[in-house]
Amino acid sequence: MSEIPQNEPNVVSTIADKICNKLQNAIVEGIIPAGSKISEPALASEYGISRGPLREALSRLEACYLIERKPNVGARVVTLTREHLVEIYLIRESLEGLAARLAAENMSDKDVNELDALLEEHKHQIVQDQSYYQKEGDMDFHFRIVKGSNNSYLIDMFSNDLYHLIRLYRYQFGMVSKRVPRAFVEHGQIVDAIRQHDGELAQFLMSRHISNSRKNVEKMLDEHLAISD
Amino acid sequence: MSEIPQNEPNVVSTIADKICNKLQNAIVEGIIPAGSKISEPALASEYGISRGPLREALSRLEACYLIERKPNVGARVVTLTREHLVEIYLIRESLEGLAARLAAENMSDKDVNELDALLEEHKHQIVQDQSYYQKEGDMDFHFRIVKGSNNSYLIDMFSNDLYHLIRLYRYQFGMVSKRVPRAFVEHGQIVDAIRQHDGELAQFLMSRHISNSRKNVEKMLDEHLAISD
DNA sequence: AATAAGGAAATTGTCGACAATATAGTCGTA
DNA sequence: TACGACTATATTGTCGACAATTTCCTTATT
Repeated sequence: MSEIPQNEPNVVSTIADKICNKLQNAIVEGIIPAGSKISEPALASEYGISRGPLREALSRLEACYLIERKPNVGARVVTLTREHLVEIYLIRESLEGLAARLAAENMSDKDVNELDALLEEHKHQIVQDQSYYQKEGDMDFHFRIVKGSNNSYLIDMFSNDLYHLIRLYRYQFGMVSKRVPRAFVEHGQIVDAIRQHDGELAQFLMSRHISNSRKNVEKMLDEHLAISD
Repeated sequence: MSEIPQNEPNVVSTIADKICNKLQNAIVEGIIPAGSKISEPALASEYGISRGPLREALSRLEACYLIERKPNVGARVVTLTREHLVEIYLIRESLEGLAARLAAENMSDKDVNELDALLEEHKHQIVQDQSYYQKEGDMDFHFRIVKGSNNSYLIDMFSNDLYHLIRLYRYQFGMVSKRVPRAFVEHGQIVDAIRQHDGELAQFLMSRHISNSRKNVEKMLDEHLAISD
């Protein structure tokens, strides 16, 4: 339990593990397009492996909502919809709100200082490259809070399920917004609440932070859809 | 997505599916004891199947937190701890709170009436057999609310992950409490809030309902541990 | 020309065997 | 006797082949 999502290619022993990571990235980046059928023989030969470990990997991709499988028919990459994105945001509001509350109750001063250092780092990066912050930086922050909750199931659900879904939608709907400075401020507020061990406030702020983000995305999607019509 | 947990043995085509269901029940009921090592050859021959579909099933059991696997070492049934049980309850408070809110916003009058009918059913069953209500009946109610949320990820997480964990702990820690009548009243309050489409109230009541349940279980575990010392 | 039935091709599900790794046991030495 | 290295055994990971099912194409009939 409590796997850390491997940004830098971590030491993973088994072929199924490695292929699973590769496929996760391939799906997130759209190399394997959303909605497309997955052919086991084709994929296996493409990666130079047998169907055994590939199927093991597919099984995990299904568990983290990146593909859907039907018995005797096969696997398809999930399709991205506005509705599903909203659903994910709602779950994040709930789950990460809880995470923030628990983090406020559990995190040591040392942990909080590390969080602070991360924010300081982000502050500089924002000036240079907003897009970085919007992608990896934001993720780092949220993941740090979730880890701070010390709830193994929460950590697991976030890093195994939600993490990849968030990346998938960020990557493919990839819209850069003007919310970055505002989001950064909100991050600061959340850290303050955690430092004061004010669980209720941390929960409220985190929930609202993600809710704001959701509303922003919903608005942008509306506009975007309006344009393409 | 959105699998319904199969109480009555549903039509499942593939061997891996069937074996997965059997193993889920075997683990929940303790036929395969908590913490025990799982030998693939032994299990495969016991169920008269090959290791292929068995491994597929194990992969899913890992995804729903019933076993833990280490590469090149093997799988063990998870061990049940007070800490993990509390963690699960905290997540339920959060997630099912959200579910109740969404159910209040989304459920049609017809759905609410069906919920009511379920409660009416439960009212009679309580008189006859409290233990039934505590196990399956309670589960029915909570699952109905989650379905009412209309959030596919929520439905999926509940019926694939949390469902089995809840059953596991209920079965193995299996303690009958005096909370049944109180829990029934709380269920009624939640349905009322949903009927009035009062999302905030439904969320609050559901969260508190599960929180009460958690506190009750914590207390009972303390007493139980005190006895065995 | 459109639809249905039948068969051919391809894909998924399952199996048994082999390779790689970990575990258990044995022997030797301090 | 206790500890460590080495060997043997057992278990997990991977592979290729076969069986079962679906999908696609061809053909025949109305």
